[in-house]
Order: sequence, then structure tokens, then C-alpha cells
Amino acid sequence: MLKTTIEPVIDRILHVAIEVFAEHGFRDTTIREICKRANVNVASINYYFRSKEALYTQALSFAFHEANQLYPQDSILNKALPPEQRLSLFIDNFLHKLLDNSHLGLHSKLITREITDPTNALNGIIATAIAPQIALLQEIIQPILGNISNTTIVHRCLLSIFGQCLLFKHSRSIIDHLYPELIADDLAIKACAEHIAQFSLIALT
Amino acid sequence: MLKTTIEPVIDRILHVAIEVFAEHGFRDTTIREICKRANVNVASINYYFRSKEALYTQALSFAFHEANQLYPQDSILNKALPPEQRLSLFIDNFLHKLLDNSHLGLHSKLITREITDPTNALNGIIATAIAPQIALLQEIIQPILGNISNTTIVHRCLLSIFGQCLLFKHSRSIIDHLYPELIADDLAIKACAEHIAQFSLIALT
DNA sequence: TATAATTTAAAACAACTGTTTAATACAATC
DNA sequence: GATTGTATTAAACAGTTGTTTTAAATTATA
Repeated sequence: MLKTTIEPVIDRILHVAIEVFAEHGFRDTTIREICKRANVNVASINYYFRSKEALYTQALSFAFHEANQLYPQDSILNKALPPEQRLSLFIDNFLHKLLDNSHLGLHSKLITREITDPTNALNGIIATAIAPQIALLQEIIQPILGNISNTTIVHRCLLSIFGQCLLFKHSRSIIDHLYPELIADDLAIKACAEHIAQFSLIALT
Repeated sequence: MLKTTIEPVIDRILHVAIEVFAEHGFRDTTIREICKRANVNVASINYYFRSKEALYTQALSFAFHEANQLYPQDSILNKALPPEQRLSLFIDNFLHKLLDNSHLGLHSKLITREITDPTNALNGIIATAIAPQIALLQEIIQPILGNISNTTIVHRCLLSIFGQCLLFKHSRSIIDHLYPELIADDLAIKACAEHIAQFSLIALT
């Protein structure tokens, strides 16, 4: 039979799975839809992956692996830079990751779904993907806050920044509806990141 | 047959529907689950409401009606108050609405689901429930911003505030996991609202 | 090439979905 | 009390779901 690509079957299934799971969520995704798009038989899912749930978990880690490669955070990790600049870089990187329109955008959509409507995979996601990002931002804003000891305040400030960024993902349907021009292109997104950085920086100091 | 309440059947179905739709979302909710909890026959849904979708739409507006009664915004609407105070009141009211643990909490869960995973009902929701709230907040922060003419900046500031609030709802799974004490009780929520108000107020002026 | 292991395929399975039917029970009206 | 309209029920319907089976095709190994 004619295959559209020479990509190995397992990889093809994983890529398609990310796509479909991101579009419809775990529960509303049918393995038949995945198989149709991947051009494989329904039985392949249970043959190569144990079950639909196992495929989902593997698709998640696969997506993470891809995202980390395509959106490196090298400059952000550079402790020699002033924290204000690192904050700007972090927000810009984070926002672009969230609003990516390419295949990578599916990755963040996948996580967002997992956050708002958790499955058994959530704990793993928090440990491997979310907690490290929070820790990184905390490391950045700590010196800006003047190394205060009250961790609760630090946490609230962390969430203030993450909240401003994540809104664009979680409430995208509303923004697309009411203010579509705000995230129309790369430049607009960059301006939003700039705004969040300034907004937060003023409040933090 | 013994009925647990004297509540009319239609109201009973609507209340249960809000509950179940909030828990599982529209697509993952089965009418059999609703009927079991409401103690009615499966056919009742299609008898009283035209379809599952019609029930969902009606459940949404029913929930809104309830929420508006239980969380009045009278003081916030008072234009005689200084905008800074109105901002604090708005955020406190909004956050408590979002994090309500009682039956009302289901109402916001229902909207949150609709936002992150829209159905055909979304446009109606935006028009009747979301847009008015955004307009109200805009009216409040406009004088704080000094009546600037650049609407894009105003919009970004609006989203900065909404983002900080909505994170507690959208990413509750993570907060419950990492910082459960932040929203442990009413007092903690009030402190969070206070933080968001202060954080935003500093940045706006 | 013969044999074994792996991969693909179509079909069936059993459970569940929203919806409809057709019969019964109930209530109100005359 | 008979008749009408409403309410409730159990059962069936047609479609979809994740998963399994059984057999055929392909590939690797000897």
C-alpha cells in the first residue's frame, strides 16, 4: 500500500495523536480519527501502544520533547543578565510558546487542556514541565522583589505574571472574539509580552 | 413513586444539569447521568427540553440568573466611589465568584469550560455575561489610567487584571497541587484579591 | 528457500451514546 | 364517571466507542 511518508508508523501516530488530542481533548478524541489521519488500521493503536490512555501519555511527553528543542531558553538561564531583562525574555518566550500557530501550538494546547480538565497524566506534567518553569521564574523575580522572606507574597507575584500570560491561551476564544488584533501576528504578540513585562516590573519593585 | 423533593421536575433537572455539565463538560456528560441524579426517566430530557444541547443552553442561562442574584455588584456600580476602591471591590467580587465552593462555584466552572472548550453557546455567553463585565472593569480603570486614548493599551491592562483573576479558576488544578494554602479559605481568597488589586493599581498609575 | 517473528487488515465484540416509540399512569375538565 | 391532555415509564433504536480476535501479509532470520 502507498504510504504518504517514510516516517515510521509509531512516530506518525504520535504526531497525529498530538494534533487530534489537542483539537478535541482526551475524552472526545476517537482512536478511529487518529488512525484515519495517520493512515493506519484501528488495531495499530492497541498494538503499538497498550491503550488509548497510554498513547495519550506518550503523546504528551513527545510533545514536550519537541517544544523544548524548538523554544530553547538558553538566554533566559544566563544568570549574568540583569533580572529585569531575564524577566522580559522569559515572558516573551513563554507567550510565543503559548501562542505558536504552527504544529508547536498544539503542544501548549495539549497542556492547557490537561490543566483545565485533568486526566491521570496531570501529576507527571506538573513535575516534569510546569514546576521547573515556575522555579525558573521565581529565581528571576526573587532579586527584583529584594529577597523578601515571605514566600506567600512571592507565590502571589508568580501567579500574577503567569496569569497575565496564560489568559491568552485559556481565554483565547474570547480574545479572538473581542480583541482579535491584540494577537494578530508576531509583532502584536511581542508587544503584549512587552506590556506584561512592564506591567509586572512596575508592580514588583 | 417517592420523590425526594417537591421541587418541580424541570427545575430539578436544570439544577442537576448544571452540576453534571460543570463536572464533566457538555460532551462528556450523559443524559442518563443527569436523569439518574434527578431521579427521572431518560425520556424526560427530550420531553421537557428538546435535546441535550437545548438543555445545556438553558442550564447556562439558569446558572447566570442564579449567580447574578447571589453575587450582586451594587456597590461596584456606585460611580460616586473612588475608582481605586471600585477596582478592589470588583476584583474581590470576581474572585469570590470564581472560587465559590458552594453550588455557585459550578456556575463559573460551567463558563470556564465554555471558554476553554467552546460549544455553539459561546457567542451568547460572551454577549450576555462576559462583555458586560469587561465593560464594567473598563469603566473603572479608565480614570485611573488618566483617560488615555490608546484603546489597545486599555485592552491590554484589562486583560492583565482579568488574567490574574482567571488563573485561579483555569489553573486551579495546579494551584491546588502546588500552593493549596493560597486559596484555602475565604480569608486567603480575600488576601489574593487584595494582592491583585494592589499589584494592578501600582502598574496602572 | 524455509521458518519464524512482526506487522497490517477486516471484522466482530460488548458497552455506551442521544433519541424515539408506544404503552401506561395520572390529572384536570366536562 | 367518561374523556381529554399531560406526565412517566420501559424498551427499543441506530450509531459510536475502545478493544479484541483471527487471519493474512510482510519482513527478518536461519
